[in-house]
Amino acid sequence: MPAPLMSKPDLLGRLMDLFREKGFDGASLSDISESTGLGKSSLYHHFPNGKEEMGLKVLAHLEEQLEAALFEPMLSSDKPKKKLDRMLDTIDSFYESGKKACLLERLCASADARSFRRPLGRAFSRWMDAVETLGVEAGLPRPIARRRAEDMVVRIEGALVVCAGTGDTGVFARAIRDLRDTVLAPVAATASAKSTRGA
Amino acid sequence: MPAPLMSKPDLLGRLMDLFREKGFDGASLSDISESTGLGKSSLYHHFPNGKEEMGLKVLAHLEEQLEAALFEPMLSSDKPKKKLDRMLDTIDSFYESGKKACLLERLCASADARSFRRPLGRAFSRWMDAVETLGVEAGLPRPIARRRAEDMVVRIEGALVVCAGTGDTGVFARAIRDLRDTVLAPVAATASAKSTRGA
DNA sequence: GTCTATACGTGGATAGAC
DNA sequence: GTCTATCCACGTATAGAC
Repeated sequence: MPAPLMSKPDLLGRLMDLFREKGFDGASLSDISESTGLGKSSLYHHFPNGKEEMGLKVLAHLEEQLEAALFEPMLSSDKPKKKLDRMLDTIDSFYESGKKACLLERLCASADARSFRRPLGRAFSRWMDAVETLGVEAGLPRPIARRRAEDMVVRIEGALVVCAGTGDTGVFARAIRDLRDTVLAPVAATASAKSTRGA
Repeated sequence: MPAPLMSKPDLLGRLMDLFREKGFDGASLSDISESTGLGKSSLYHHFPNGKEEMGLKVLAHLEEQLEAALFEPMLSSDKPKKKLDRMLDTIDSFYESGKKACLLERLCASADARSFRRPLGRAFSRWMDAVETLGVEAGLPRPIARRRAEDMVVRIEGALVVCAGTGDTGVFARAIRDLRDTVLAPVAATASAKSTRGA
């Protein structure tokens, strides 16, 4: 029996890159075979249920990375603002400043998104939970922290879509920059002083 | 020669619905044939260059709708805030409060997004231009109006992605509600009074 | 302008040797 | 655990009649 050509994490990493680049539907088994260096049969050895299982395993793999990237930094004793900055740095590098797509979005848009719905919902929730926790730690009332967390994820996903559509990665850069100032910003005392975003 | 079964605008409307529902890659010619009631050969009569041409024509059709939906309301003599509200009402109904996906996003994510890049960029730009114009009319400095317009489109696209991923259409509702208050909000005098968004 | 029938590639998936 | 060879369904696209 030949030795493995690639470790499981490496394999999942390749798959994630490919799915992000071509989309889940857009990545054919031939593409996958080529980019991993494994024959189709080998792929079915690792993922007996075929392509759908690849999607699920890659998604699970991403969830682990999310834990590491979003929750671990929060265990430090740094100030919340510092943690937020590190989180956004990680995100910025993960998406290569807007040049690479989001796996979650690609799976949402796939033909059999049904199979991915549960883990997708979990991943989005976990992500927002992490940011919400950070907001609470920074002194925000929980409902507001939740709202801000949701808004952060929304704006990152949206910026990636608009970047892809316009080719202007400045959109992503501006979104990230803005989030650094707004996510943990204290709630203004007066309701009349509306947002300064855009300045 | 048999009479046409469907007018061109109707046909394009069906195609748009289908692409939004299943994605551009996810909608096969068989799907298209079934949902339009036309045989494959008839489809090639209308779109000699095949599926790609369908995408382009549907995109052009959407651009016309954008003009009507975004620019026409602006010709009225209503206050900017009122126009913004009407614009957001239109958007809310077009996306059925977050239940339906965005054609632009589906085309961005398609395998041959390359062919759609130019018109996609144009469509996003036109959309932002309309909102920017409204902001300027409302008294915002142009750079800020531009920034707000970009943010609006980003948040709508992002909200649609997160809705699709979590199944929670509340995300879209909250985004729209928030945009009503923030897009045209006057720029706060002091830089110290940060965003109140999330309240 | 629509149809039926068909061509041809490629998609996902499997069998079985090594 | 990997390979070669192969299967079948479905994808896009075309031919030609009415």
